Amino acid sequence: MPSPTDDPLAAAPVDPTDDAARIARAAAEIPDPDAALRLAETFQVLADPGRVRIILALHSAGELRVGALASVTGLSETACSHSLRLLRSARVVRFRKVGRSVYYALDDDHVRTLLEVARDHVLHRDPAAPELG
Amino acid sequence: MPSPTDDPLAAAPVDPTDDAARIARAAAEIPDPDAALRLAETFQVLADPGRVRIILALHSAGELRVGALASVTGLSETACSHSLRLLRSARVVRFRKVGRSVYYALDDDHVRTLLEVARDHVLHRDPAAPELG
DNA sequence: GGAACATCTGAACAACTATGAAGGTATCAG
DNA sequence: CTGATACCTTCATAGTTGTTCAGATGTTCC
Repeated sequence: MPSPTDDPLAAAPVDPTDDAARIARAAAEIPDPDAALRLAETFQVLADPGRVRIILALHSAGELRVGALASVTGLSETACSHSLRLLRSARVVRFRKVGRSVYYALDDDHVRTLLEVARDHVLHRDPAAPELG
Repeated sequence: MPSPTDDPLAAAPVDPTDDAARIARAAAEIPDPDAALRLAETFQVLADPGRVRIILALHSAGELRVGALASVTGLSETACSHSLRLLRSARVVRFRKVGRSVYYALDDDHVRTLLEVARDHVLHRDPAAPELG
């Protein structure tokens, strides 16, 4: 983890009584639009129940064929294929071909962490929510 | 962190040579559709460059008025207001009214963590990417 | 070779999302 | 009270997204 001074994502104390200072601080530290776009795109990939189910299935199984993924997640094979292409281009999953089958697996531990933290957020914001798994 | 046996989000070793066992495991452990939906909704909130910029600005400033948020993020005040309503209903931000101003601030440390992990993912998947902040 | 299988691709379409315009509410200054 | 300020809401719309259908690709078996 980088030090707070060179890492805009690290928290730092701010005097809550001085408006102008906070505005200046935020204006100086906010990343360029392109960086915000890339972060948003990362979340966009995970912003679909089908893709979340695919990721969770791969997380449990370690590796699955497209057909198996479809039956486990309840998605059609075509929908699975489209989603997997997106996950592939986002470097969330990797694949290997075996005969006419294609085995997919998670390619990034960050995604597992994102799901765990998101689950904690859901539980925090709605403690009465049904089991998340 | 819960133990692997009662936490589907925790990794566990699987014999990569047995297809049927992995399918059964995934089918048993995958959360119900509603849980996947809630997770996806959480990511959807963060899947917009404007909202990411709002969150990053609040992260740097600690607390900002709507007008200040608009100028810092480059969004219109209307767009800001729309986004803030969404962030509010997702319990990502909280607000307090002071006279005719409304001060917004982050309300959940999970969101900071999500942004940090997403940044790491972006850097991992594209090491040549421009500075993220 | 041909048939069956597993997956991918492209186009069409419905559903959703973000944004801006216009108008509304509440607060403060004079 | 009047006007200005700060923010919110409703509505309409252009753009995006996920799904399905039809067909294409590549593989295995006979």
